[in-house]
Amino acid sequence: MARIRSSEAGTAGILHADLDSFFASVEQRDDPRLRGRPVIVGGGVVLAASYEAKACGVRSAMGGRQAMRLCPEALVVPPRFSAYVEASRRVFAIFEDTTPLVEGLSIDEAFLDVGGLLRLVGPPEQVGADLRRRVRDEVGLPISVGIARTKYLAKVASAVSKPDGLLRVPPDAEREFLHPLPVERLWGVGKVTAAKLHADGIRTIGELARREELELTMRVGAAAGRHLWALANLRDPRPVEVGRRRRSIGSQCAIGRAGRPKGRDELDALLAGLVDRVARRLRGGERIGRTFTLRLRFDDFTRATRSTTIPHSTAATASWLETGRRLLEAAWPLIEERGCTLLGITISGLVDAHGAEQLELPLFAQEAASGSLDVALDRVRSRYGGSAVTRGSLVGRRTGLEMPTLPDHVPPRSPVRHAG
DNA sequence: TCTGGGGTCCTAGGACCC
DNA sequence: TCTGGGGTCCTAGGACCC
Repeated sequence: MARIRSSEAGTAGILHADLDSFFASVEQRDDPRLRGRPVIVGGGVVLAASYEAKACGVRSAMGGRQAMRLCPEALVVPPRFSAYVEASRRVFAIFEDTTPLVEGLSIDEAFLDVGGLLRLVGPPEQVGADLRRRVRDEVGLPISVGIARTKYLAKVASAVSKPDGLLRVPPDAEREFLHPLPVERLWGVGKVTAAKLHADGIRTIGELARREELELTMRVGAAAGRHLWALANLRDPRPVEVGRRRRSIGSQCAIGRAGRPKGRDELDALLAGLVDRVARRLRGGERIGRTFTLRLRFDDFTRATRSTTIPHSTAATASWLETGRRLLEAAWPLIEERGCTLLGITISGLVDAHGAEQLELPLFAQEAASGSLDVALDRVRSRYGGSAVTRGSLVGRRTGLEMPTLPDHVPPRSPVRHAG
């Protein structure tokens, strides 16, 4: 399916919807004894905390012991992922019922382009209020909504409105809303970047906005610098994108340290389990991949990855297991020396298992015959997303086909308009 | 404070090609 | 033979997000 971009509809109202403390809210919904009380989902690590637990300072990704020290009266429940997937599915059904222009970001949040609903339903605030009421009534969960002219502002607005709130940032109030906020609120500023910015005396988004873009790119890198500077200056032209596809699928498994070294057989069995799980998911989604990455975490919690790219995309368990075993074997000296506390795999470079050939190659042949390989590549990428399809896979490595029509001279990359 | 599982995107260097 | 520029692909690592 071709991706639809909201710019094609010529709209400007973006809504960000974000379920509050999602896992914990589902637990409180399903067990009345948990309502109104501090709830922690998870064990060794906090996966989610209810607002009552957050009030004590508990945060997700926090160690379980620290969380219990902060909030001794908290009730700890194990995660029930199937319940969360089901709840998410029902909430997304309400999103889709509101507008077809939905871009899911994760299990519990999405962007909706609601600018075009003005005549049908009403202004974005009305759409947001209706959405919140439906999610509350039909799924039993609190959800926060932010509305603004851009994706980023909508996302910040929903975060500021939490818990269980709705906030619209009018176009003429964007600067006064955004600029006093700390730089940590910028999408893409984590611990490392925040420290760099602080060292330069930048603490608020407004302070960052007033710096030179070039100065920022020197400090945090070209892409990040441009990105942060644009967001801080209220520039975010990214449209809501429908039908984005996953670019990689992975699985990992933490291994207790406990001082005992892991044997080769033990790790091999673990690897086989991971490969089986990921390969099943690939086949379930009718996708195939080309690059296998082995992830290792050592006793001191440092990490390493080893990856390899195979000539032909596949979703076959046996071939991926063989690839995984080769990488694990090569990494064995490292594992013996430094211990292993996590084993993970990721398969990336995903493309559609079926349909890819039928769609891509005629398209490619047609464009190549008319003289532009890059235009063909861009067409295919706009269908399948980003760089999932490479020049190499088009030329035939993946399909085993040769391209006799490949022109001698490949013209320079020409600008491509995605949206008609 | 000892740390889960699922992802995304960017950078940098080397091999290789024209 | 030497030198240069421009580009792709692959690998490894890292930051960040939920």
